[in-house]
Amino acid sequence: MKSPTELTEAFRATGLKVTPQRQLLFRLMHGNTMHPTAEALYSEASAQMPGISLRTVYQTLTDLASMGELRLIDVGAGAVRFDPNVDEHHHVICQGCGNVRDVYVAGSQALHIEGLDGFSVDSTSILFHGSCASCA
Amino acid sequence: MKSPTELTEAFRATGLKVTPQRQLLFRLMHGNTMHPTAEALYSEASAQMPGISLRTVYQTLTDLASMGELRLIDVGAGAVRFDPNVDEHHHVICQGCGNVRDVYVAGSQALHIEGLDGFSVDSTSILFHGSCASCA
DNA sequence: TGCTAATTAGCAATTCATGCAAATTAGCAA
DNA sequence: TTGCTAATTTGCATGAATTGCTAATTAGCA
Repeated sequence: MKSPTELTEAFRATGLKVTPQRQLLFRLMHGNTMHPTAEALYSEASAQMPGISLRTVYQTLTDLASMGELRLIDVGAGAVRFDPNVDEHHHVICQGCGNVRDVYVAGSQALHIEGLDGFSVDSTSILFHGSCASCA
Repeated sequence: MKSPTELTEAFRATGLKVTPQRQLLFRLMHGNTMHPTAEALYSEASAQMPGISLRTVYQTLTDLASMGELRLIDVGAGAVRFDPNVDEHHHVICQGCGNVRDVYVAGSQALHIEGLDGFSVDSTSILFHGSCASCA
């Protein structure tokens, strides 16, 4: 994800407005490695801006996602999570604490797939389930 | 997933009852490669047994899943899908029609992961997104 | 045939997310 | 600086998927 300053420019350039709510969310997501859900981010945002609505959080996150600044990740645990890391990477999830971490997988492009005739693959998501050091 | 007959034995052996509803669902899921959602299976089941409840479908599916006879797969499209194929395999999903197919991935065990200190991996799910032959 | 624990059905409740409309406001132009 | 207007924010209603709960039913055994 771009920096808050760059996002501000990018938004204005597209005719989108840069509100205090959006600026706050830019800052909260930039460099964030927690893979927060909308609700989690809403809590953090509310601490700094009481009265901000959950609806706005959802709105801004999906806007950022459709601009390609965020990736949506679904670890099958109810709520979708948001990841400002848009590099080619994958995720590990700890069954214990539910924490999600980014991982870089060597050779994932070279996976050889059997059994698809005529199917063309656009993207691949790999999810590793297991236990983190503290939960093991 | 075991055959309906084998499941009947397995259920009785565990003290679980084999009701007509369960037998129907055993039959509908056995060898099913459609990756149906609970709702989809409920439709099929209702055709053969009017009055069966969606609640029972969910119940039986999650029972089978916790017995290891079914795998739950979440392709991030709202509803969870159920897969009677419990072999080591992965999935492709067509963004066009939403159909899900099983794929066997050569070398998926050998994926080299960077960046996890102390994390132990129990299982891996790979999801390929793309377009099937008819949707391309 | 009868007993009893397991199961079913159906409705309420919950969670996550989106639709909608009125009030507000950012950003531009004068 | 002021005013205009379209974009945005809110908050509430709505929707989809799933689980909780409980009374009525039933499978499986003695």
